[in-house]
Amino acid sequence: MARRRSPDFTPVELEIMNVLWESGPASVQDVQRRLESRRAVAYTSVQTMLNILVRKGKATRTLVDRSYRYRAAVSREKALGSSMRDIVKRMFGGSAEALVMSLVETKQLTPETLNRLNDMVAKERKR
Amino acid sequence: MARRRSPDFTPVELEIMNVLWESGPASVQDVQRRLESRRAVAYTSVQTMLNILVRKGKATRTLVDRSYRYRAAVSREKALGSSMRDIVKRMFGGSAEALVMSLVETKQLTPETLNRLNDMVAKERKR
DNA sequence: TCTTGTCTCCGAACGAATTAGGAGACGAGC
DNA sequence: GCTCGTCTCCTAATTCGTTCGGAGACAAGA
Repeated sequence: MARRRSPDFTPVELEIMNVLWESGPASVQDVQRRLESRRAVAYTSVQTMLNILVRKGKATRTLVDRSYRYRAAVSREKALGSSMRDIVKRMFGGSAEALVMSLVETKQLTPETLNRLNDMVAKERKR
Repeated sequence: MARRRSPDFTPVELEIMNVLWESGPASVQDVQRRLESRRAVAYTSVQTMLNILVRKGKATRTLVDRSYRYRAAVSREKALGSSMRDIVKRMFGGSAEALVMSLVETKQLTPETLNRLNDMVAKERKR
């Protein structure tokens, strides 16, 4: 028997979604160029991943001229929110609070920044 | 070609590590029983995963009587911290701040809780 | 027309993740 | 001694994630 597939994004899928979120509609070439600045990856590999994303409903594509333009079908906010929900559940027993504390304890989030965030949210909330 | 293996925990590995972190030294049976309350899983499957964790250095085992007792070799804090570091980098471009904002925006973390966390951290910091 | 450059589609290849079965060892109880 | 239950080790099977190569289509330029 084998594993059940994860509901959210795999590492490479996420990498590509980030390009789509940042660049808007992009051709395979566009995406490849953006990725290439970080690491080498074949044109067809990018294409395969893009098509998988389309098959999974995470992206759409439209034929323009002779090639496709791909664009994200889910918003970055929704996608990240749902991924985080999964992570919070799996790693912190559903407690987002525990997650934030973990960030502070491992020095990924300073008390100052936390304080600034708190102010920002509180202000936003007054409106 | 294939994918590079992830540095952190896979879903099932994490599930088992959680048992080890919570229960301390445990036999295969112990772990199986703890998992079984959530889902059915064969004795040998648990054993395989435990041995993989040992091979990866994430757990150790010692022979007691006629069976092995497994225990976590890395602390929960360290493991979660390192996993979160990876996630922050991959999903939020390295900004833990953006992650927290995402939690608030998707209503996984309320402003009240954030405020409480902030107070707690600030108090802790004074000492 | 022939060559070249892009694209798309199809599917091979291979590792990693996950699940589990079978064989063998060994002590306890009949 | 024989059977049973429990454990360990080894290996198969299956799916997913990821990376590409090859074939075919088609337009533009020599």
